[in-house]
Amino acid sequence: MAMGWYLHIDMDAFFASVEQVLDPSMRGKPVIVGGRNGRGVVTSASYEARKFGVHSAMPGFQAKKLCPDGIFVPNRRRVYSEFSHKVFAILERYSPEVHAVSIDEGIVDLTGTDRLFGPPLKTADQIIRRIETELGLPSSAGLSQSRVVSKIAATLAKPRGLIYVPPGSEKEFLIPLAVELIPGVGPKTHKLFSRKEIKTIGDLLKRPELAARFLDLGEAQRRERRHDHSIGNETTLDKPLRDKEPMEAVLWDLVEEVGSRLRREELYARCLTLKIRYTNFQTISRSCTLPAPTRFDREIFDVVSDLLRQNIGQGRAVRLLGVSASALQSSGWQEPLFTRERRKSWEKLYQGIDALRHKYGENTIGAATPRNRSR
DNA sequence: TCTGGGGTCCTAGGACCC
DNA sequence: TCTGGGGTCCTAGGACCC
Repeated sequence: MAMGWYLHIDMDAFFASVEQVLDPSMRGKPVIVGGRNGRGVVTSASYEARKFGVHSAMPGFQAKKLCPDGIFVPNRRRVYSEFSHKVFAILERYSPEVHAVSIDEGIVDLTGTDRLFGPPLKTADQIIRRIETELGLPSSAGLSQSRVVSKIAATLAKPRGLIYVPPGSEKEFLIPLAVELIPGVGPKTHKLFSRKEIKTIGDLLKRPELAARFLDLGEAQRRERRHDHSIGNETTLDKPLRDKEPMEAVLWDLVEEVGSRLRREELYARCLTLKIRYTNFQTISRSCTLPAPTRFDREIFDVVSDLLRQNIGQGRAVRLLGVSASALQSSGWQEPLFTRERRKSWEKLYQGIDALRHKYGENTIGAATPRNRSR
């Protein structure tokens, strides 16, 4: 089996780097994106800020304490998105097979690009240079014949590095590394591993049943992403709420955001979910699958406010509300309810007929229509 | 001065169907 | 007359990622 070459590109301190590109006075300085106004967390910290111990997901006040002279800037999602597109446009010059892992990470399939661009390692080097010269953005990369290995290599290469793992040396490369480097191994799994005395990837490889689950080196049966995506908005309340009315006001805002995003993307949702986080951080979700898909604020609101009504009370204070739409599809049924319901029942009927025919033969079922049954 | 907001994927149980 | 086995859909929660 011919092995492919996978180049994993990971932008360095992406949001902070973009801010530094747009405002040269920030270059070489500790830039901290997010986490201002008291609540909220850091979403990106420049390497200058990281020297002070600031990192993403850190509460803003803590970052301020560690790095009082840091330049705190608000999140500008749209701007980062634009830069992300520019980065991917560069990647796409080198291969038709580019997979966006996230806003700042991508996999370039360099299999068979030799003839056009030369050996993969040379191409990899050229790609990160080009991102730097054309956009001013630093990035790191990992190159190998395994997606997981390339991803881990890119992480280790940071910042501004490129790690190449030659074919055949993958295990040698992985064995001494900490298990937390494996994508999908978070705090919980790490703790579980610690209890089993699994500290390095080498330790994990000695346990084939676990290794198979967390480290798919062969990638033989790589699952296709379902990509049944969802659209949602949530917000942490300025102060905890107990009463329905103020919560409904927040809910309405969220519904409007979700509704307009659905319409902008020409989508309808068949499933709606309400998310509630109480002040003790317990988080619940309540979802509802609709008889017909929708993208209309009023309909969405009616459903989620119903779910809200059923899940507040007993004086429990709520700190966060979220609304999300899933089971998305590109068209809604616009027929009136009656038609729709009747069509559904017909569909059901014919499903039954098909099944019986399959079981007992084609001619057994002619009389089984609703009309005949009702007589 | 507690812990954001956007997501994906996986699991598990129950309802329901054949 | 005590009971299988397969499948899908729905719901809820949780781990994880950036």
